[in-house]
Amino acid sequence: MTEKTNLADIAYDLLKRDITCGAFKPGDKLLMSHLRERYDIGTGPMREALSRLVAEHLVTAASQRGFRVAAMSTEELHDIYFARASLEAMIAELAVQKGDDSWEAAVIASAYTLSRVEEVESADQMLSLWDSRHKAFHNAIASGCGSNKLMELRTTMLDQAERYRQLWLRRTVFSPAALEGKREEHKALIEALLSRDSAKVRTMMFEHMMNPIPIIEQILQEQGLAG
Amino acid sequence: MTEKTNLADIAYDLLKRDITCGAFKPGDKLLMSHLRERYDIGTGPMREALSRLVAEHLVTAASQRGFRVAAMSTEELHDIYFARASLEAMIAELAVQKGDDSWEAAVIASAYTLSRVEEVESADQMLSLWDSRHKAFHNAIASGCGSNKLMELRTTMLDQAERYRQLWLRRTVFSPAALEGKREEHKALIEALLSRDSAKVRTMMFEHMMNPIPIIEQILQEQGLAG
DNA sequence: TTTACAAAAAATATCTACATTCTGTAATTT
DNA sequence: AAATTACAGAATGTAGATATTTTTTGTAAA
Repeated sequence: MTEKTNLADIAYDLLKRDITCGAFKPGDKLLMSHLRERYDIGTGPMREALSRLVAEHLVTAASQRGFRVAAMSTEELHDIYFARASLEAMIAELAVQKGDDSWEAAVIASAYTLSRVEEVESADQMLSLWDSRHKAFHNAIASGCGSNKLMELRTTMLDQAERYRQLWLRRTVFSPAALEGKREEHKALIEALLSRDSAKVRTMMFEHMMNPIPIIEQILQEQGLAG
Repeated sequence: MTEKTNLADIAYDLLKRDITCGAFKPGDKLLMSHLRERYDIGTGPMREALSRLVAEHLVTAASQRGFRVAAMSTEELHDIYFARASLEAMIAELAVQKGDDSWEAAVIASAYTLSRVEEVESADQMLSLWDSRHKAFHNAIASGCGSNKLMELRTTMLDQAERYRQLWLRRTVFSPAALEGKREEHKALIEALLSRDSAKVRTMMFEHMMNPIPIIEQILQEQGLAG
């Protein structure tokens, strides 16, 4: 069965990836002629993709003045990370209250898979592998909350955090100390989770999500993106 | 200063209003030729508006097969209302913890304004006035949470709930008993809020938001929209 | 007659090319 | 130097071309 998508969807995916991965920098003008050439897609589908990204706050639009990559700032960093941590903490609490045996099993399985990220060819491969498994681990925890809509809200926040998270990722994955720190945090999380102490999981998850902020703030300043 | 908008924005607003107010029913095909005629707007801007509504789950899209008004169902009702209640409860808890004097004042002011909805010309005017003031009241409470992103998530959920909420609204506003019940709930909420008992506010707000579910579920079944 | 299938036609969605409108900049005038 | 005008670049919108889906029609087998 061939996946069926229209050009607008393709443009959306490509552009989103290019923005979160930094191919386009915050504040960059997204010139229609440039985008058309880069992706070989007409203005119609391109505008569709852009307006969707505007709704996600990854792009800003000014009528008759085109589109720009949304700026980054320490204010937004704090706002996004606080909201995301609050939401993720609440979802984790619910998951502990509602999650069944198969949920527990899935969490443990993904934690194990994450712990086994080693011996990879390139550094970049290591990065993307750890990242995807780390995401899968947190996803497994959240899945227990039993609410599709809460999971969607969670995805919304993840998308908005992604550009900031990418900055943090390199520093963490390539620092054995930082990585070991995360490992400890995850271990403690699972322990609390298996003991079904939902209030404890909530506060721990909140802290876990807030931890990266100072590091990201520093990187933002180093790169002159502090806003 | 004249507001500057493009046709896509206008189409978005019109279409969203027509969907939430029921001019288009759940499941209705949104034929491009029909939309173009109704709003006198070309396919380009129309598609932009539609894809934004798809992102908000008010419209569904099937590639090469056009757009439809998203279905309604009791499952979705429960999902949306649970997520919304959880979020609103968390935000209220934060607001109590963080809100300052001017926040308190704004809450009391909007509560007073809401209590004074009487003596209006038409029934429809009564409805829209109570609705907007009721929204303003809850908005005033939530505003204290101090997070733009959480407020945005809140708006997301409100938009998704809107079609279901409209069903509930008529039954509540035109029933003196139901209206009095809401008045009591709001009074109790404010009391807990002023006593700064954030945990209590959280549970009360959760209950307050979950209350309408049975009524809406019944209306859905009466109207054959149960899904 | 009914059903199943195939082919053609109509309706529809999608995309591109071009026309129009708007913005910002550079040149010109006061 | 400030204001005005003209122009180039860019965004937006429309009409029409293309591709896809759905409906209709026709044909043959059950």
